[in-house]
Formats: sequence, structure tokens, C-alpha cells
Amino acid sequence: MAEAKITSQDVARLAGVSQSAVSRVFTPGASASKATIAKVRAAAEQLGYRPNPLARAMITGKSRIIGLVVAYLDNQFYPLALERLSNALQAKGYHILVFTASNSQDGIERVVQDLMDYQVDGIITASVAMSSNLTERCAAAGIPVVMFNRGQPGAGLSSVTSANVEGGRKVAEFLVAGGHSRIAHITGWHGSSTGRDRQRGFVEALAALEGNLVSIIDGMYDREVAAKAARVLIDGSNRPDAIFVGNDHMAFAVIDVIRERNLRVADDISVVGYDDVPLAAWGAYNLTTVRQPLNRMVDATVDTLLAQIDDPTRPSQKIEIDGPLILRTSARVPEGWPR
Amino acid sequence: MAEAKITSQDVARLAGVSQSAVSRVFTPGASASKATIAKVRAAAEQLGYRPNPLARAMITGKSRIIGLVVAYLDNQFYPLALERLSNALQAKGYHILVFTASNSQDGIERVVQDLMDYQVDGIITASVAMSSNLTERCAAAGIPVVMFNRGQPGAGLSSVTSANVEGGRKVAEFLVAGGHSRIAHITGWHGSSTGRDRQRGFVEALAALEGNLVSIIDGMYDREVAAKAARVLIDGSNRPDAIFVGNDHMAFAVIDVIRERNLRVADDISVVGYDDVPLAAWGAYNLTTVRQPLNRMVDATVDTLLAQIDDPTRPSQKIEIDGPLILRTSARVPEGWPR
DNA sequence: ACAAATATTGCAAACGTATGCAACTTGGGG
DNA sequence: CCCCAAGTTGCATACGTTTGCAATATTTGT
Repeated sequence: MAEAKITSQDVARLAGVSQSAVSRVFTPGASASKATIAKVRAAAEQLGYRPNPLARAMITGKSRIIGLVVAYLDNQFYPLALERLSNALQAKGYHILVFTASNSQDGIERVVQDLMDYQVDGIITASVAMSSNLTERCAAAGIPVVMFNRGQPGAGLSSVTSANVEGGRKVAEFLVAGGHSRIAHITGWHGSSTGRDRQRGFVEALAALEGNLVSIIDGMYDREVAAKAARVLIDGSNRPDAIFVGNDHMAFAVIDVIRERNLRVADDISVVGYDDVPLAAWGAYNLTTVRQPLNRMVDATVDTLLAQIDDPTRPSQKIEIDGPLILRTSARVPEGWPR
Repeated sequence: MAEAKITSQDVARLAGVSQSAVSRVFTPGASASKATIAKVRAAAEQLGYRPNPLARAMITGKSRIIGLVVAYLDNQFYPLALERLSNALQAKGYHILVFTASNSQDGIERVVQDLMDYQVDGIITASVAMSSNLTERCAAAGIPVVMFNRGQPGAGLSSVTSANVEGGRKVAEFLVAGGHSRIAHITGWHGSSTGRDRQRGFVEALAALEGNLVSIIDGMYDREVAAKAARVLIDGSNRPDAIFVGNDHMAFAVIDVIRERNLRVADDISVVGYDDVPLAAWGAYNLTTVRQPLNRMVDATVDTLLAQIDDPTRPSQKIEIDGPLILRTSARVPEGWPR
């Protein structure tokens, strides 16, 4: 019972109209009379016809495919983003073509080639820094790019992030108000704007409040690296009483290390993360953390991207979405602190 | 500096050959002389030509796109599978088009339509049960399907799972050997073969060993449902001293509940999961669990799918991959148990 | 060295759709 | 009742490839 391919020709024949007429009925912008539309719709229904997106892409140049470039999926934040992005885009008739890329120059290069080959209508990069070289290539090819949860300093790329500087500041204020006197920071990867911004907001606010910053170590967004950093901090001569960790994923490692050293989270060392992934709310960690409003970030990403696809001349924009500090039990909360 | 589209025509012109010659150079099966190949390669290199996959797909019917149908990504197992699958397929020149679908009949229906519209060469379903109706549709359309981490009883679909019956059996033997006398099981979703198989292996082995099975509750692979089930078990009159949980994701919830009730994991209640996601090894849970060998499952999935794409007449196969019980600290380990 | 077998090449026709253009309808205003 | 504008329709072409076929070039065997 192999169902043969149904083409617009077949529908045209059955409906007694030309192939163009069929095409026009299924093309949003085109015009057709009430009568034709009815006939074509009926015939199409009967035959089970659906326009072929690939053929359509060939002629229009629009594939209704969005390329999603992603590096690692072990940080829970990204799978969730992927799921939400896919849902949101699917609702608008787009689909996500996944490209996994290491952060290496070479990997990205190949990926961008593939992206352009598939004539994606737009690109979302998550957790991957695209070199400005490639940036320009995409711009030249007229492919809108929006960076999710990453920014890039000067370039003309759109990006959607949370308010990272502000977030870092909130954590600083919180920790100082909590009376912590030896504060450390295990940062996100220095190669990412997100990590740098959180650090900047944190460090500046700490300085302004005359907090005592004992140490800063790059955690590379990596669990093992963060764990090692935590061990160095804890075993060192000047053990911190609070650690701000660049994201939740690393913060969990830090908490594991604190317990492994038979210290008590919050009582001995306060830990604050960033992201508020679901796991942060689970009993085992109960992590105090800055929430990244995932849904709003996803919505903003989709809106921006589709707007740029719709109107390629539209200037790129950098969107920042503010997120609250979520109080849980991994960090001492100051007396009278608003909940 | 808008780089115009480079077509095979352009390359042909520059190389002084026909357009067909260019095509043949870039088509694996075709024949061309050393000389032409050299000329064409040079010209293509100079112009930066790359064949257009969409145009290619139109004529060959092969899009080199694999549809991945996935429901939820909050269970860490699936994002990792997605990452590995994408990498493996990318290495073979394929890419993953993501379709998110709820388990609802209606959602799947639309998704399958989309899949066929995009002329995907093959389909991988993860954590979604496709009704046999849709199964047939794909088969009729000649699209190979392989179900990842799910089976379907009679249908002619390929599937790759771990040895779930065997895995359930291993857990039963382990718990009985550990001297547990009130054993409960929070199962995976009954609508999934994976969940049913684990349960069957567990229950049968338990019966054979004359273990005391006090309760079975469907956890639906859902964290909240599992937590509620755990509370019922713990607060009930006949509190179990061991719980086998249908997957790690739910097991974490169970552990959280045990601690929330001020009981000790392993000492008061042993917990065993299934999957061995990375989180299971983290300090906060240290979950004893049956490992699903992700890499081997991914490899098998890719191999099976590509083989079927290559030769559509190839019969479907159901592959089961054995995985070991990983001993950690969430369950009492029997004296002299091999490590 | 010559015929036969084999490899290479170009031509042209697909694949399934969108769209400019010209021809044709329709409807309304005078 | 006629004319003109606006709305519909079909024809033909284009998108960038692959591939059957026939023609030509190259190799091989004797």
C-alpha cells in the first residue's frame, strides 16, 4: 500500500484547474477566487496533498528551518531551552535542525558551512561563541543570527540573555547583607560574555559594598573544573564562608565538594548559583540561585529571530531579561531580607 | 559583500566542463576522469562551491535529514542521547530535525505529517510511543523508524533498548541478596515497553527468589508522581526497606522524599534506579542503578537506521544491550557481593 | 595495429513548487 | 449598454541538482 507522492499537479488535475492555481491556494500571499479555493481544497483533502517544503524552499529560498548550534547538553539549562524553542518554533511552522559543535574553531567552521548549505532561515546559537569571522559570513549570506544566553561585544548580532551584570550585583548584595566576610567566586568561562558579565556585576558591587573578595577562579562551566576549584578554596588557608558560582551546574559540584569535606552548606559555606534549573529546587541541593527566566528568554529569542527573518533590514538588538534571586537553603539569608 | 549563490553551473563554466560533470564529481557513485575531477575540484575550491542539499534532495528523494521525535527533555538521559545521536549522525553527513511531541494522539499525528513533508530519510523516536497506525504510515512511505529506548510489541519497527527484563532481574537478585524483606517497586510508565519489561524481570525474579514484594505503583516516569508514590509507601503501615524505581529521574525524587521524612537512604530504605545518568554519580545522590550503555545504544541506533536507509528491504530488528548494575551508596550491598 | 570493450562526457529531462506575464473574467459606473 | 479597472487564471520558466541515454574518448586484448 505504498502511497505515491501527491503533487500539486495531481490536485490540479482532480480539481480541474492549473497547477499554478493549486500553488496559489497554498501560498499565503497569492490570490484565488472563492470557487477555486474551494475546489482545490476539496481535491487536496481527498488526495491528502501537502505542499513539499523542500521544493518550496528551492524556489523561495526560505526553508522554514532554524539552525540550532549547541555544544554540550549536560547543563540542564540547555535541553530545556531546546525543548521550549522547538515548541515555540514548531507552533510558528518552523523546525529546528540541530548542529552540535565543540567550541573549537574548526568545528564551528564546518557547522556554519552546513548551516548555509541547508539554507536555514535563521540561526540560534546556544552556549557557543561564534567567531566574528563567521558572524560576518552569516550576515553576508543574509542569515539572521541570535545568540541565546550569550552576547558578543561589538558585533552586529542579536542576543538574548538575562541581566547578568545586575544578577551578579544582586548576589553580592545578598551575600554581604548576610554577613559573609570571606567571599569567593568561581566564575563562568571567561570566553563567554555571560560569565564575564556576572563576574563584573558581582565584583563591582562587592567593591562598592566593601565586601571581602578572597578569590576568583575560572570554573569554565565545567563540573570537574569547578569541583577542583572548590577543593582549592576549601583546603586553602583562608577558607571562604561564601561562594558565588557562575552557574547552577557548577554550583552542584561545589556543594558536593563541601559535603565531601564534611562541612555544612549554608552554615559553614553559603553557595549561590545562577540559572535556577529544575534540579536547583530538588531536595538534595535546594540551591539559592539567580533565576534565568527561561520562557521569556525563549519567547524573546523566537520573536527577535522571526522578526529579522521577516524584515532582514531590521537592526540587531541585544535583549536582557531581568531575573530574581531565588532564596533556598544553600545560603544564609540575612535578617529581614525580603522573600 | 553579499556572496552570490554559487551553483554547479558556475563551477562548470570556470572549469570548462559541463554542469553534469560537476555533479558527477560531487556524487559519490558517479564516474569522472582524474583530469576532470582535478579541474572541477580546483574551480569549486576557488569559488567556494558546495552542492545544495535541498536541490539534491528534490531529485534523489534523500534529504540526509533524520527526524528525531522527542517528548520531554527533563530526564537527563534524553538530552545526552540527543547530543550523542547528533554527533554520530553529523559524522555520517546526516542532521537531526527536532520534533517535540506530547504523548497525545493528536500531537503525534501532526508531527508525523511534518516528518513526511520534510522527506526525512529516517525517524528516531525517543520516549514517545507512536501508535501503530502511524507506524504503518511511515512504513508505507518507506521511511525507516527506529525507536530509541522504547519497544513496541508486535509491530515491524526496529528498536534499541537496554536489556530491561534482565536489568529488572539483576535488581531483584541484588535486593534479595542484600537481605531486604519488604520490597517495593515504583514502575516506569505502563504505556512503555521499557517500564513494563523492567517490572516483569523484577517481579518474576523476585517471585523465583521468594522475595517479599509489598507494593507496586506506576510512577509514570514523572518526578512528582514518583514523589507522591514514595510518600504513600513511606507513610503507610508497611514501610518498605527497599524501593526499585523505574528510572533514575524518579529515583532522585524518591531519595529526596526519604530524606524529607528524616529517614536514611540505604540504612533505612535502599533505593535502586535505572539509567545511570551522570547525576546518579554525583555526591548528592550516589545512586545505585542499572546502567544503560548510552554510547552503545546510540551506535546501534545509528547503525540500524542507516542500514535500513541504505537497504529498505532489510528487516527490522530489535536490539537489546546489556548493562551492569552500578554499585553506589543508595542501597545496602550484600556481603561478598562482587563489585 | 585494430577491433572490441570500457570509461568518460554532454545533452536534456526530470524533481515539485513559485511567480512574472499576458489573457481572460468579472463587476460596476456612467 | 459599453468601457475600464480590478481580480483570476493559465502558460511557461526558473530554482539547482541527478541521471538515462547516446556520443565520444580511452583502454585492453590479441
